[in-house]
Amino acid sequence: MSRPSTYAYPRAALTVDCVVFGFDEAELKVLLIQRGLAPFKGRWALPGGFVRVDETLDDAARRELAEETGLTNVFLEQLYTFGAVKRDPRERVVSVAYYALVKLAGAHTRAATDAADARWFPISKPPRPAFDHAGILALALARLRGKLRWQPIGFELLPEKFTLSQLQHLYEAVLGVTLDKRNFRKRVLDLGLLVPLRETHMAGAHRPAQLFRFDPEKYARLARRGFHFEL
Amino acid sequence: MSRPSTYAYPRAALTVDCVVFGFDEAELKVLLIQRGLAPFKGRWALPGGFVRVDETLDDAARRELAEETGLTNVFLEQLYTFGAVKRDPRERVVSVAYYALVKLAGAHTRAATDAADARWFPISKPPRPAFDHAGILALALARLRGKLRWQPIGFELLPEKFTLSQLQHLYEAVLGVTLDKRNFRKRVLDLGLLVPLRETHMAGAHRPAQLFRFDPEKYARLARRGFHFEL
DNA sequence: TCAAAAGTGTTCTTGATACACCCATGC
DNA sequence: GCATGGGTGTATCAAGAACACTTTTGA
Repeated sequence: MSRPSTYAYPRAALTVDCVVFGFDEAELKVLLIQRGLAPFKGRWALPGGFVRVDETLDDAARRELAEETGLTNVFLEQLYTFGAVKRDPRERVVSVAYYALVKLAGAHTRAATDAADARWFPISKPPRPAFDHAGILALALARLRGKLRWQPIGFELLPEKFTLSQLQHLYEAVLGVTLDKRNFRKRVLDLGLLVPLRETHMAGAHRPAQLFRFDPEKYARLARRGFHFEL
Repeated sequence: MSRPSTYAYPRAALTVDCVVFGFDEAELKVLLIQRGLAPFKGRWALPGGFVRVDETLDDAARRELAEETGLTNVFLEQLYTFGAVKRDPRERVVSVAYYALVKLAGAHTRAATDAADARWFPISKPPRPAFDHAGILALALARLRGKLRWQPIGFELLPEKFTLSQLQHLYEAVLGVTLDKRNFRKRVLDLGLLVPLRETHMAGAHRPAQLFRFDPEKYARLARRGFHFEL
């Protein structure tokens, strides 16, 4: 802000990159796209691209996500901005990283524009990605793990209607722990943020499970009054 | 990352801005500089400036901090990147915001370069700042409050040697609460991260207080083994 | 001797943990 | 009728909260 007349200086290019997480009832996954162009042609990378001069960073992230993967209406939050000088071999590129959470059930992704392919990888063994994207991925995972227990973001990875077991498996998979069923259910329900539905989830040869939905309005109201979520 | 040959597109300018916090034994303060040039000439703003094409974002933040306030060797952490299209009236400027914590006792700041003045303001009533800096300041304060209890960053705001009362007052001032002396001291000491010194702090007509220092190496060792700080 | 901050333990309350059996369904 | 996951309550333990008086110093 202090050198208002230095516009002739060379400028860094500005990009956004998105770490897209999904959960398939068993494990956490990341969406990567295969690069169709050099550098790192053929390697897997985070979806992302250049920020246009007339769009916000959030807009750029959503646009690139839609263009490269077909995903829209997802939870999206800024993560960190990466500015190492040589992180892109071509020239100076500063990248604002985002992470996204998508409801994997029924989210059909597609490869688009200059991506050769788009694919979900288990978070436990992703391919070695292009650029510094391994570091971005690691940071996003740490952020997700750190936030999951204090913010109601896990619901963004589940379908609208879900069972308590699904929710528990999500927490177990993301945090890498095993949880006691009774204690987990008690804590979750005591929050008062899950609405039991009239429907049940029939799946396989066993007792059908009660379905719930998360009540975001109630959470917003409580949060405004100083309530803080914890699981 | 996906449109590697679009370098002819117009580019946003990239800046860093720093929210510098200090604690003067009574209240939390922010360091602002008075702008010497348009736009917002004469208004108070966060120290910061343009990122050079051959320096990292962290380097740029430290450089601008040194140039504009004379501060070096401070705790500095990236906060958030602000990219609203019209946040600077001149042209598109994306700013990577940082927050810094300085040991105010004995930190002598100076106004420098194109800043007309640099001054500490109480966090409770800062002047209305230039650009979108009020929003940046608010976010930095929220981050500081959010992190103080879970990360040992409060010590960055105190002198090397401090008393438990000073530490308690810091927590009370930043978090806006009052704490029980005995419980606070018990919790702090039970962490095992404070080293009692042989010296005491003589100040005024009362019993002298034991001085402590924080042991960052011990914290680092414990943190690596999964220990997590909480106060 | 007074004022002002430093220092110190115990009780009570609350929330977290551990734990085992019956239920409803499909095959 | 058996295999599979769904659903439920209590007793124990540990951590956090509340609380009041003595000590040391300078003036």
